[in-house]
Parts: sequence; C-alpha cells; structure tokens
Amino acid sequence: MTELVTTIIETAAIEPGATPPLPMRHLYLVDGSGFIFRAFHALPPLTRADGTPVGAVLGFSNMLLKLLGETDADAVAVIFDASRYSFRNAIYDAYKAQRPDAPPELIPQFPLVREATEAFNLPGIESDGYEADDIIATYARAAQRRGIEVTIVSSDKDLMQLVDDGIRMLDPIKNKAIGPDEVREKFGVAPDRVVDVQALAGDSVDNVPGVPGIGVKTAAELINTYGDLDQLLARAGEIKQPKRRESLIQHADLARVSRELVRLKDDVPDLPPLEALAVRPADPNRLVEFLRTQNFRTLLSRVESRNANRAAATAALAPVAAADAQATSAEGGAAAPMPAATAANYVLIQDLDVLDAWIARATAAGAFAVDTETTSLDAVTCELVGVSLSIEPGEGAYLPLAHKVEGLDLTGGAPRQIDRDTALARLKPLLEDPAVLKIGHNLKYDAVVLGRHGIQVAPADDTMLLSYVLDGHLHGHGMDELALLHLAHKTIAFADVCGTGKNQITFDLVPLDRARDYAAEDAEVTLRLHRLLRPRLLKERQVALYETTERPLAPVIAAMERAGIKVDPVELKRLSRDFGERLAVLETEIHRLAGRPFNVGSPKQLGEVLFDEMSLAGGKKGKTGAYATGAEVLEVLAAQGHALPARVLDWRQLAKLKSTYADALVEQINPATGRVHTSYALASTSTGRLSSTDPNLQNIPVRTEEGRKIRRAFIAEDGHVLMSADYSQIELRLAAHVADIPSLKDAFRQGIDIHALTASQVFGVPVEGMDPQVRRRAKAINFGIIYGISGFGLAQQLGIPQGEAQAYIAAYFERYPGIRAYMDRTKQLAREQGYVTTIFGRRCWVPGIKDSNPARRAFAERQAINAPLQGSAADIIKRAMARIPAALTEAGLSATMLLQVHDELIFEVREAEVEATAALVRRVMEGAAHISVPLVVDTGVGRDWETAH
DNA sequence: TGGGCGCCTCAGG
DNA sequence: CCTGAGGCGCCCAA
Repeated sequence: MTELVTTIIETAAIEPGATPPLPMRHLYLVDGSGFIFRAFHALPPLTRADGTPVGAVLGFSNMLLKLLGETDADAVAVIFDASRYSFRNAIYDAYKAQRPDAPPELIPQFPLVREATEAFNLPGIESDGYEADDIIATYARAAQRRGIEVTIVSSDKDLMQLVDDGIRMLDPIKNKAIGPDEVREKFGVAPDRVVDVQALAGDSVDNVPGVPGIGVKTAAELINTYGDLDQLLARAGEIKQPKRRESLIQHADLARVSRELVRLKDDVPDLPPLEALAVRPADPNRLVEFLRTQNFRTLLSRVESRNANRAAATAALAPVAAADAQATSAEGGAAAPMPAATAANYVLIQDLDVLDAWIARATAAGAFAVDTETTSLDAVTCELVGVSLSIEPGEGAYLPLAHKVEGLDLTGGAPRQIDRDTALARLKPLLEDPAVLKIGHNLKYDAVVLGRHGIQVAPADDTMLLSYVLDGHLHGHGMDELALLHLAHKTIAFADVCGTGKNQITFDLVPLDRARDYAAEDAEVTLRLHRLLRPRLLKERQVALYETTERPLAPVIAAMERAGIKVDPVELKRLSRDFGERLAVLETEIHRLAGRPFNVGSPKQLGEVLFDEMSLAGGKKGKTGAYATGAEVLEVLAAQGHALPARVLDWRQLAKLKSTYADALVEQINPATGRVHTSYALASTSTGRLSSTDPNLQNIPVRTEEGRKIRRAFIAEDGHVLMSADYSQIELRLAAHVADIPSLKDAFRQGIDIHALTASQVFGVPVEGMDPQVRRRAKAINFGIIYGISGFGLAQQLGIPQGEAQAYIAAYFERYPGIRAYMDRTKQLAREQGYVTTIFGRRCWVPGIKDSNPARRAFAERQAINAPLQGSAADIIKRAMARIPAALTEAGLSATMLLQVHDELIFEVREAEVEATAALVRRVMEGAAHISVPLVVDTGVGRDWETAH
C-alpha cells in the first residue's frame, strides 16, 4: 500500500529554500482515513455484484468528483494513516490501544479507496510513524506560510486546532464549513487553545487520559480564565473548587502528556513537496474503468456526460432523464425497488399552453383544489418549488417551478419547467378570481407563500379548518390522517419522497415524476375531502361558526405571520451576555454549596445532591424514580433557609430566560425582514384557541422583572409605536354570563373590582380597606372556578391545607349557587353528548368523561367546565380579529395587527394614528359578542411591548 | 456518533 | 384548564 505514494512522487523536502512563484491558490487536504470511517457509518451499506462492500468507496468517489468539479481546488491531496502505531505510542503506550478492529465490511474498502484516489489521478500520501492528521498539519502550515488557502476536508475534531487565518475545514458529509466560530462552539475556546482543552478533557475513544473530573465544558472555562494550559497548571493552587484544584495539581503531568498526544506535528519529514499536489487531469479511461468495475452507474453516467460535454458542448443529456436516472437507479446493483404508486391521471405541467388549458378549466369549473410545495415548513423563509391543482376527483396536475438536480453543473441541465415568474403571473388572475373558489388544506400556509409572490388567494375554503370545526380534537387534521379516515386512502408519505433526518432532501431535489405523484395527490385528496366535509357543515349546524370565525380568520392570520414583529437583536444579545455571566457566578456558588461540581440543569443530579448527599427533607420520587425538583419543592426548601435550592431557583429563571428567549429569539429573526415571524396553528387546540410556534410568541415572560426585560426587545418601527389591546377578565365575565350569576353580572356592569367583591362575599369582609392577602385569595378562587376548581388545585395554588381550600370552595358555592348548578349541568351535558359547546356553538370534545378511573374522570370534568369559558373567549377574539383589518382599512388607518396572545392583540401603529386606532380596535373587540355582561378592552401604547402592555 | 423520544420544568393565557 | 420549547438522559440504528 505504501508503495502507492512513493511511486507517484519522488520524495523531496516539502519547503524548498527558494520559493518559486506558485500558481497554486487553494489546497484541499482530504482526510482519507477519517472519511472512510465516517462514510461507512453515515451512508447506506452497498455491495458490488461480486459481493464486495463498496458503500464507503462510493461516498469517497462522489466526494472527490464534487471537490474537483464544484470547487476552486487547484491542489488536492488525500492523506491516509500508514499503520496503527505512531510516535505517540512511544509517549503513551495506551494511546488508541483499545480501538476496536475495523468492521469486516470495511476492510476490503481500504485498498479500494486508495485505488479510487489513483483513478482520479490524485496523490495519496501516508508516512510510517505518523498519523494522517500530522501530515495534514504539516501541509496546512506549509501552505499557510506561502499564502495558499487551505481547506481540510474532514470533520475530525482533532484537526480543529489547525483552523486559522487561511485554514478552514469542510465536513464532507454534512457539506458544512468549519471555521473559528464552529470551533469555538464545540470547544468553548479559540482554535489555538483547542489542544489545551483536549489535554484537560482527554478523549476516552483515543485513550488520551486528560485530567479526571474535567470535561470539555470545565476545561474551556478554566482555559478562558487562566489563558493557557501552562498558566493554569502553574496557578492551579488558586482554583476555588477543592476537587478540581487537587485533581489538577495531582495530574499536571498527565495533562502535559495529553497535550503532546493531541498536539499535531507540523514538521513531518520527507513528504512530497507542495508542488506535487497540484491538480492534474485524470485519465478519463482509467476513471471510467474504475467506476465501471465498482458498478457505480450514476457516477459513471455523470462522468461520461461530463466527458461528452467537454468533447462537444452541444451533446448534453436530456435533463429530465438525467434527473430520473439519478434518483431511481439503484447504485451498485443492490436492488432498491421503487414504490409503483404512479397514478395514470396525474400529470406534469411543463409547457405554457398546458398550464393555460388547466387555468381555463379551473375557471370554468368555478372551484378547484390547490397546494404548494416548498423547501421548508416555514412559510416566511421557504422557497416556492411547485404548485399542484385538482379540478375533478381522480385527476391532478403538478406544476414544477424550481426543481433542481443535485450537482447541477455536472449533469449539464435542469428539469424542464416553466419559468416561475411567468407561471405565477398566469396563475394570479385565477387565484384572485372572486368567482373561483380555491380549496386548500391548511391554506394559510400556501397563502403566506403565495402572498410573498404578490398573490392574494381568495375566496378560499380550507379542509383542515372544516375538519377542525366538525370534529375538534377527536382526531388530528393532517391530510394524511383525514385521507385514511374519510377516504380509506393511504397517501404517499412525505418521508418516502424526501427521506427523514439528516438524509432528508428538500422538495426541489425530488425528481419530477415522484414530485408529481406526491403533490398532485395532495391537491386531489384535498378536493375529495372538501366534497365530503363541506356538506356536513350544514347538517351538523356548524356553518355559522365556520363562516364567521374560522374561514375569515385564516387570511388575517396569514397577514400577521407575514408581518412579523420587530425584535432588537443587540438588546437580546446584551441580555444573553448578562444572563450568562450571572449564571456562571451562580453555578460556582451552587457547586461550592453542594461540595462538588454537578450539572445544575439536570433535575436528576440536583435531586441526588439535595436529598441523597445533603439529606434535605421532602424528597419525593416520581414515576421515573427521580426526585421531584420543581419550583414548588425548591421554594419550600428555600423557605426553610437552605441556600442551595434558593440559588438553583435563581439559576433556573436565568437559564430559562437565556436559552428559551434571549438566545432562541435572536436565531429566529428573519434576516430579510429583521423581524420575527411566528406561525399560528389554527387547528391544534381542544378549545378553539390558537397556538403559536417557531417561535412561540404567546409565552413571552411578563410576570417577573427579569422576564420583562425580554419584552422590551420587542419594538416598533421608527415613527410607530406598539399598541396592546386586551380583554379585561373575559373568562370570568363569560362565567358570570354562562352560569347566569346576577350579582357577578351586576358587578361587571357597574365596573366593580370583581376579586374584591368575591372576597367580601365569601369571607364576609368589607371592600373598603381590604387586606390585599384576602383579595389575593379571592382572585385565586375566581381563577379556580374557570379551571373547574378542585380543593387540591386551590390548596396548591394558595399554599394552604386542602381542607381549608375545600372550605373556601364551599363558601363560594354558598354565595353563588348558580356556579354549582352550571358545573353540574355542564358535566351532565358532557356525559350525554361527549362534548360541550361555546356560546357560538363550537363543540369541544371531552373524551375521558365516562372513564371508570375517578381521577381521570374528574380531570375530564374539569376540562368540560373550563372549555366553554376558554373556548367562548377564543371565539370572541377570533371574531374581532377577523373584522379588524377591514375596519382599519375602511377608517383609513394604516395600523398592522401583529400578534395574538389569547386575550390580547398587538398592533404596530403610526404615532399620529394612535388615538383613532385605539378607539376603533376597542369598538370592534368590545362588539365582537353581545352577552349579558359588557366586554371591556384596555389599551396601552409604547415603543416596546413591555411599555405597551 | 447522533437522531428520536419521553420526561421534567417553566414561560404564557 | 389550554398550550410550546429547551435541556437532560436514555435507547437504538447507521
């Protein structure tokens, strides 16, 4: 094997004394040995016709072809390990001693990979006594000194120490560049300190000992504090944590040896000179011969077509055929059968006249189903890839608009498809035609995507919303699920088309025939679902709810999602840094109190520290056998005077704020708009509420001072302010209305403080001069009512014995007998129907209401009591939201509705229009329902969300 | 090694 | 009562 290298290039000093001018600009150093192992595990197994395993060889050949065809590489070397033993074994005999032998399927691939290197006419380099990493280091440094850019093709963390000016890494399997930032993310220090961190942390796989008890995280912290390993070891006595200090002092030599093991040698002698690495054209015949022997058919056709292109630029392969071949031919002869799901009457639209014919038919039909295919689930950032249509059941069409083929420049052409702007310009009149109904499934998504291309889809019907209104939470409302349930039809799974996990591809890379079958089916199934569900609306008396709430709301939400809200990244980063620093201080303190370091973020470890090691009382284990360490538990311990749980509470608050809010929100800022665009789920809750994801903007902190700092980062554009409008006590008002409680209704009509009133009625104290604690208790009871109250829950909430809580509830029922009547009536109804209803007739299903288990049944009963209140409130704000944009336009106001947080709406308003907008919004919101108590809306204005709230 | 998943905890209404 | 997200820890597969 070693003769390969030495026969290709005669050995010479790597760096000649007088440097001649080099044409070389960019050197790629491929970690051949590393690649083989990674590819073997990452890629599907594959065998040649004769049974020889070749999966890693294929991955390797693919990677080289890509490197040579798609990069500016003008010098390439493939570096291999020569043998198992290197100079490092002389330093530390256990080094890499317990490495398991290579899997048997991998062994025959080692020589084949070297053969591939030869076939590509690239130098393969190895050197006895040195690892591939050392050779890479030697070349990288030599090239750096001569101003040549270096890319190390590897994801080996041991090579990260080399990242520097002009030296970067490329993960060949993830196709991801690794620069100083990525290194810092992994090791917590700059590349030039990576060896120090590795020396401390060690590596169990390679048997690098490191210092016991120190992992990467701690090592980075220490190096950042003391500068480098020598400084740290010299000053180890200053370290506060006793365990850590002792370990460092005792194992200082181990750390030094470890550093020698991990530090790469960059002066490996007797290597071929850099000049020898310049790319030389491969002998096409030899490469073709090699690929044919391995039976790499796709690769072969790519290389042959490239050769053909070079020979005659006109002789390009038919693009679609190439795309199909790539996806459907099973590499290497291991037959991978393609599912034969092709429906004969699904067609591709690849010509304008065909598109025009479909548009004419859809217009004449007056209704059709439409679906879009994109590159991601994020409607605001994804790319539109294609559109599918269905006018009649049993037929459908897919219009590809942005399909690509991987390695485009090698295959010589893209799939044939109509220019996207041209096609959308033709579709726009149809999609906006007021006489043609557009039917979609979760059409809001498509509306956002098409809206970004200047198309306002209307009028529209949405099968997901129809299903939601009809069947609520009885089942999910995904199209696949509905197709199976209602049509007994198993749809093609997205995962079958695009794969899953790290091997998932985006839809634009799906070959057209597969894309057609998947996409056209979506549209066609949607059409059939519509014909099934729409008539049920009338039969089941849900037309009004759908027509006045869900249907008009969808485009309004789409507009809100597209609008997004401005978030100040500088402020969030400042907060993140502040939180981070305070977390570090707290962590040190917590470790000191515990007497040892542990992961504060691990409830399991925390529980062990508190209850096993410190023997604090009150340790209760849950069903997984871990101690409960929730806030209530820690608060009790803190109140007993224990410092550690108190610090952990502080730590948890800051950790939550940092990771969930400060850090995550910055990541979510859309670079194109500078704003954060949440996605509202319209059909995901059992009560009719919306939910918000990616990011969830319905749980931004407000209750604590530290949390409110996050809110301050939500700001308005210049010349604008944020306006908040929230319903006051809407669920309690609904309780008064639905349960028909005269005294509560009177109180709301007169604008009396409702919690104070409850307190005076239940506890018999005058409202004047009331103890705030008494009012607080009454408030908790009022909330308890909304949640379907239990003595247990109320006791928990107030921190009082359950018996006392039970007495409060009894007193409450005494004062307001209508409440108990309502609760009994509601439970009865739920049992009879299986559902309860909101004031607008929305059915909220309560599946566990007849459960034989009393605890589960009681839970369902509380759901039944809460759902009409929560659900009616949801209906009301939805009705208001559906009306607001039109009302604003009509009034000539420019305000934009941005967010909904269950009982609150956030607007971005021109400063000059604040008064008029507030008045209008209040009028629409308060008029969204007419019930026996007034609806009251409070508004607030400010440059940020905290001020406006 | 890392993706998937359940659990815990905690943010909002 | 209704939610969604992040971190941890465990299992399993490529």
